[in-house]
Amino acid sequence: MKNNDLLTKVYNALLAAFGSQHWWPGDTPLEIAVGAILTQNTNWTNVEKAIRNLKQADMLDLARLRDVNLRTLARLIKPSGYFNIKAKRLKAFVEWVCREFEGDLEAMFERSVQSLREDLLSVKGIGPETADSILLYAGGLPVFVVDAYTYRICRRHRLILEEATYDEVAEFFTDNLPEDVAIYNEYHALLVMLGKMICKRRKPRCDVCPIRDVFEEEPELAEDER
DNA sequence: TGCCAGGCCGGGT
DNA sequence: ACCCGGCATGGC
Repeated sequence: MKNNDLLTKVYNALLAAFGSQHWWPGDTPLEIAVGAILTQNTNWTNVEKAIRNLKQADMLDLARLRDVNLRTLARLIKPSGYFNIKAKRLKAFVEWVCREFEGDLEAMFERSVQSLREDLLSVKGIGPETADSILLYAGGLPVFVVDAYTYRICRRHRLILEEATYDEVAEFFTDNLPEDVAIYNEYHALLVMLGKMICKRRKPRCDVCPIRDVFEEEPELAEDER
């Protein structure tokens, strides 16, 4: 089976099993960007508490985040873990937006995706997954987000090489899917849902994996096709 | 109870 | 160019 057919079947199977995920959970681009930083290696429920604190303090605002002192910010986001380092990362991002785009997030997303991504990655604390989450979910730009679940799922099903890099995994999806923001959005969310339910290190519940059939149809072809 | 979560950085080989 | 420790909370 061709990779594009395979990825489409996986997508359809996941959508049928889990339904639309309505990502990203967040009301504004800024809230989404903040959530993307706070959720680094952290359970989303913890991030929700931190975001709730920020909202209650009326701090979900670029200028206020820029002006608030580091210790206060760290205290507000404490439930999300790594609060000292994440406070610095939030600051670095917000200061960058204020400096480069005069505090206008919408203006930021007008830039061309390529150079914008590179510049985002130069901000301390913004790695590839965080950058891409911001671009896709806050900016609505056609970027595919790769995370630890995406890696595991793709490796397990031999869709990618064991040593594939982040960009190579992302390319596998963008090369074999229509360039469609809604699909990128939903696909990543569905892979995370699949990962949460199936890919727990302890017991991979392969018996209830909704994409199992897709690969069992022609197991030998999925093997060598990169 | 210990292990894990929607990473990333910096310092050491 | 890899490899690894550090960062920290809340939930099961």
